[in-house]
Amino acid sequence: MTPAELSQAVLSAVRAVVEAGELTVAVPEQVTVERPKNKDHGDYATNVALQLAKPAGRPPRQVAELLSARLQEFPGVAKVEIAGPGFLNITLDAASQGALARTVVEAGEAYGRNEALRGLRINLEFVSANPTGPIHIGGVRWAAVGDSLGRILRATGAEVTTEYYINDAGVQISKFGASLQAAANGRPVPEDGYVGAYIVDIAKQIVDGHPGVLDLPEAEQLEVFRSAGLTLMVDEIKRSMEEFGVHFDVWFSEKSLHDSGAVGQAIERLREQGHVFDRDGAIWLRTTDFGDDKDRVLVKADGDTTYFASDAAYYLSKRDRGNAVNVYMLGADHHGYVGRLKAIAACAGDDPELNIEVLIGQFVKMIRAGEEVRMSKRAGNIITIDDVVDWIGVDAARYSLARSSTDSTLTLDIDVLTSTSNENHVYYVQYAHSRMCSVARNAAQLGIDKGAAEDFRPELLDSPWENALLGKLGEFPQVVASAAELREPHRVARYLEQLAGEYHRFYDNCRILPRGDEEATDLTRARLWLADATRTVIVNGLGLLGVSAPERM
RNA sequence: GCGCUCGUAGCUCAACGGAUAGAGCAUUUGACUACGGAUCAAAAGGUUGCAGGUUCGAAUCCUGCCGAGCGCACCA
Repeated sequence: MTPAELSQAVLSAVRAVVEAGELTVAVPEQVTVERPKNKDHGDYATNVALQLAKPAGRPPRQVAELLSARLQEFPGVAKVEIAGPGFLNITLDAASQGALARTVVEAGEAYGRNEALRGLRINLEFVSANPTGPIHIGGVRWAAVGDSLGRILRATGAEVTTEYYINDAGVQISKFGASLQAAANGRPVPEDGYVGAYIVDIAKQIVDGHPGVLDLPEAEQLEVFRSAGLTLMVDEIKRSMEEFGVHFDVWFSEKSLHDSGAVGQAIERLREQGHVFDRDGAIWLRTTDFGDDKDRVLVKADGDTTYFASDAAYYLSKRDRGNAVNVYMLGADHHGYVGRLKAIAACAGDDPELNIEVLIGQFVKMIRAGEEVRMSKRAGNIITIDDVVDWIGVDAARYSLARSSTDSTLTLDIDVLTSTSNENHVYYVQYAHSRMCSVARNAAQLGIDKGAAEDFRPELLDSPWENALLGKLGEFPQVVASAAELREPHRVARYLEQLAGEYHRFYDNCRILPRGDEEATDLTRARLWLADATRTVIVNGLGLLGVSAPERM
């Protein structure tokens, strides 16, 4: 029996009690059942009696009594106990619990997927770092988290578009081009320009690819360096992302918004909505109507449009392309944008609470040799995505960045992640998978097969370790669903660590394959079903994180 | 000054208002003549920054302090 099925059983018990007139209360939409932390509290627990007590005007334990009587009658339910203030602690019989292994194996890669967000079109924009240099560590965090979130939302039925916004229109790109030009000519980098080995490299590539460029007039030279540099840098970022296992469906050019006239049209559309006004020779959007702390300029007095105007046009583009939910993943240094982004949606006549979601990622600190590795573009010692991958590999990098909530600042110790293995939690999970593959190889060599589904004897999986592992397997769909709903991929990683732990303990206490000249038994086969089910969930879960599940390590 | 985010074991981090706040690392002690020891078992480690409040129940929600990070442009 899966937790979802048990939840339905509890719900029907509530319904039965109400229909019998034993309780006067509105039947809830759904009830939660969860694995209690304490094993003495049964296989599953529900707090539904506590929640119904107040509306029903009855003591919680009395409500629990009524529900308990009904629940006892359900097939597969072995025992129901009332505990504490009114929790219902439910114990399943071993066969009912063990059947989960077959459910999981038969569902295969579909296990954990659901349709909760079917039909919802979600746009995920993340990283979007200026193409004036390599992706640094803050962007890498979003690459790992954002890509994983995309996978999780897709597994929940949503239609997801992942998107990278290229800031290719502003003065930063001009400075970038000027820096390249200076480097190519052996001149000092202009004031607040870009420095670093990568600038020299790119400048050289441009000179090699454009013979005679240095003979052109200054202005023409600059244009070559600007546009060729942009192309090279964006290609470089794309390559880094793909190597990191992160694919963007759309690379959206800010410049294209200007070239197509979309920025001007956006301003007109906002004006029609009545939130645009002129003051001091500039054109403004009255974002204070919707909670922003000050109004924002769309067109400056000198006629240039602002970055904010591009933001507005970009948001409208996302909406025009059919995205109902638009998720922005920003670094903590951009949290001040939340108000104005939401105000854009409101000014456009949308619902800012529904159509825009902003996730803020706190900073990532990296430590090596006990000291923080400071990133500074000026000093040229930035930590880039390629550095991180070189040091610890894609799997460890993605996993370490995705296993924590983006709400918390993260400190990664390079020495720990490179040298020891035990603080690389990803290995703990991957090792569990490798062990299962090893068992499967050994079984094949011995000519042992888990057998047909109808011969599977789930009731044999009755030890505490098997019970714990089965219970954990049952939680997976709910973990995926809440990770999607809360936009928190780290829940999947934490779950996998718990699952791997249950597997390791099961492996230690429950011999799967026969030893020596023993014969394979029904128990052997039942445990192979369980191991296969676990492997399925680990593969599916790691897949949601974009992390590999190696068969050997 | 105003605003946003965050204060949890020595360290790095978990915990959708639920029962005795959990993992890993580090420390101490055990387990391979058995499927991979990158494992397992056990000990020790906490006034969840502080003080109030809300309720059957608070690390979680509210208020006020304290501390940390980051923002408050006709910059991008």
